[in-house]
Amino acid sequence: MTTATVQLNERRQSLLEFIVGDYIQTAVPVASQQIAKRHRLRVSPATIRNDMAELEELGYISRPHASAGGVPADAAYRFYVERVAPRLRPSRRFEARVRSAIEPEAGDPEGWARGAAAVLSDAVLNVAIATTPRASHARIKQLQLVHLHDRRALLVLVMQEARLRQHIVPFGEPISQDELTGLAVRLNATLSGLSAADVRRVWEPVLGYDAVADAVVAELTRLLDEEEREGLARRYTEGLGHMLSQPEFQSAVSAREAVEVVEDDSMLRGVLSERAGAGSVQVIIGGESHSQQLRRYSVVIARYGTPGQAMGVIGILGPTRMDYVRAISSVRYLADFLSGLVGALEEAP
Amino acid sequence: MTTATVQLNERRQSLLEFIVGDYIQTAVPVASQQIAKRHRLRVSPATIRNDMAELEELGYISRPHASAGGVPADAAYRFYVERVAPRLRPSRRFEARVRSAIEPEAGDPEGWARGAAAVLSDAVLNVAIATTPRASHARIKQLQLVHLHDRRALLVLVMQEARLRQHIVPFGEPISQDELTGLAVRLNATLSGLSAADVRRVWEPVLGYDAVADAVVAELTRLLDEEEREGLARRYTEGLGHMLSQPEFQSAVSAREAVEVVEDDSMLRGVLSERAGAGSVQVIIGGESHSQQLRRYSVVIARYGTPGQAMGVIGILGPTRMDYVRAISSVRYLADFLSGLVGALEEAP
DNA sequence: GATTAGCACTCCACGACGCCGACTGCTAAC
DNA sequence: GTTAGCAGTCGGCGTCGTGGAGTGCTAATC
Repeated sequence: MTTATVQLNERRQSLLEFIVGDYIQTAVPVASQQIAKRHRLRVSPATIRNDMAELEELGYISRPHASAGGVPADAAYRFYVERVAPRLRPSRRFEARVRSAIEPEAGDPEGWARGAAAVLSDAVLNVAIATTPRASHARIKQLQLVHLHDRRALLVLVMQEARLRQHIVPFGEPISQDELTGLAVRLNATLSGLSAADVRRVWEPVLGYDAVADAVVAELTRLLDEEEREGLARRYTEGLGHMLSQPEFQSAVSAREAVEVVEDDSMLRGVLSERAGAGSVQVIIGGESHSQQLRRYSVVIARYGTPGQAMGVIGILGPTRMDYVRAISSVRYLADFLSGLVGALEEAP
Repeated sequence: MTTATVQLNERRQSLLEFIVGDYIQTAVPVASQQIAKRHRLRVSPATIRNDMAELEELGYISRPHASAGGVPADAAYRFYVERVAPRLRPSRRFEARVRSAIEPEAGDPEGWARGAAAVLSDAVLNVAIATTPRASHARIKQLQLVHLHDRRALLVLVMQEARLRQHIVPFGEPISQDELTGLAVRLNATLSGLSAADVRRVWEPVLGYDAVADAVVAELTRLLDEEEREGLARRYTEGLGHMLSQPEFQSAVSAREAVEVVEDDSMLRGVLSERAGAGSVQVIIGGESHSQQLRRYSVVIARYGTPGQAMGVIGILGPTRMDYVRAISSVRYLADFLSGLVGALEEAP
């Protein structure tokens, strides 16, 4: 039971829900008469005013100025999210769009993430963010060596969840494609399925016998290390235009601030990595992020992927006055959908 | 010889250069007194006013209102670009930044494009755009098959310029990694270096003998076709925040318009693909794009890559009042730099 | 003929003022 | 606990007036 359900009787709870809902729709401070009219309440505006005074007292709403209507505070959004959460289900339309925008057959997690960000942003009319799944323990699945010049080859590394990395490897001696192919086959036989640490351990005894193989293995372990270490995987953001059409960004300064929030990796990184805990959808409202720059924004995110192996993040960033109903249901649906796709990339047990 | 050098005597030409230069710096309509003061001209403001009246007559400058200073028209920027173009050379600082931001050893054209967009945008303080090189005739270099499930494999395709594509291939029968590896080796031996059309021709005689190989080849040719057909390759844009800090985007509407220009692929696609002709840097100023939405923007772009084989685009988008000196020199330097990197990815002849 | 000083005129930016209307808080009655 | 009535508050908006930057024009000068 939340604080709000203790503090407020049933009428005040639905009143608060109405206030938040109306404000999300209109972006205008909601007045007592408006509520009475829109929702056919059996009480007069005067009563509503009394209740609103109480809600203000408790910190659920605030007023831009003395004789203005109420606008929801963070606490009100929190209450709202928890109250409406059980009723959330994405629309059929949205589900259909997801299915048509994301190609399961591609087997390309980057493409999926891009597509997911695009549909999500269009649905919620705010900024959508999606990252590709990142392995907590990177393991090699297979490698490939492509001849470029006499003394250089391209190393292509396939990891779990079909993640690809590429890097050039220089050699001290000339080498042909045939030799490279042979080497790749041998290395695949020995190293497939191993982590960076495993590779080092397995390779240690034979280190120094074959300079070319040593060079490849060195690069290989470096890439695996990097994959594990690097914060978030590649990030796709979409729909800044949608967000800037929202009335809170009508002033030029707020618009530029918004662009900075979206462009600057550092701001969102904290929220994305820390918060995205287990399974379900997380909602971080305004000041709950403990970040000054995100004070006026809310984030709705979920992790997706194969638990314990590789997880990505998908979510929405918008003003605190965002359509939480749509955001939460859409994010949840997409996360489940993507998890299904990523799971199918792993070998069956 | 340009129209301007015919129409204007030397003093008016340098006057026009000063007006454009000052306006680019200050974004404020330039007044006759200001010019006289800043540039130590040997003539009085009154004379400058007479000359400016002439420049207005000829369409080089216009005035926001009757008693205001002059702001350059497209024609003035065109004149300016041609007049200062010979003197352009990027700063040492910029060259150093490019070298530290882009890792040649990575052998990863996508990473290079991202890095190039980032440095370029920071240098010019406007939106930078970079695309990865796209082959006009896609050829397979090598392929790889990675076992996923019993009946599904991941096809990884390496093309020229180290471009990678991936896609899942489903099979009618179970198949092991060993069989896949063998198949990949055989296919590489036969198909390496071929285009989609070549692959079809070579494969035709043996079609129908091996369902698994047929499936792989079908997917392979589809990917090659797609690579050739699809308009621009992946595009990276960077620095929207920089651009929105420019004074022309202080009003909220203009800011949102700018975001739409950047987010909407279709607007820039025309300019990027059509215009980027041979070798050197192209400058498209305001209305020269013949696009209503781009009327107030200029684009400075260059192609890079290996001519006739694979070309990408790098450039700057900003208000017509952009620092052309910096933009042109930076874009030119980066295009040359990237061309060098991409060229090194090809086998030596 | 080109250049320049002087001057009247134009127009924007900006702050002050005042009014309208929406909405609240309070009081007193139900 | 609920409601009607009413005085009071405050933002939004259009009007007005002023100061100042900058021009165009005219007439004198080189």
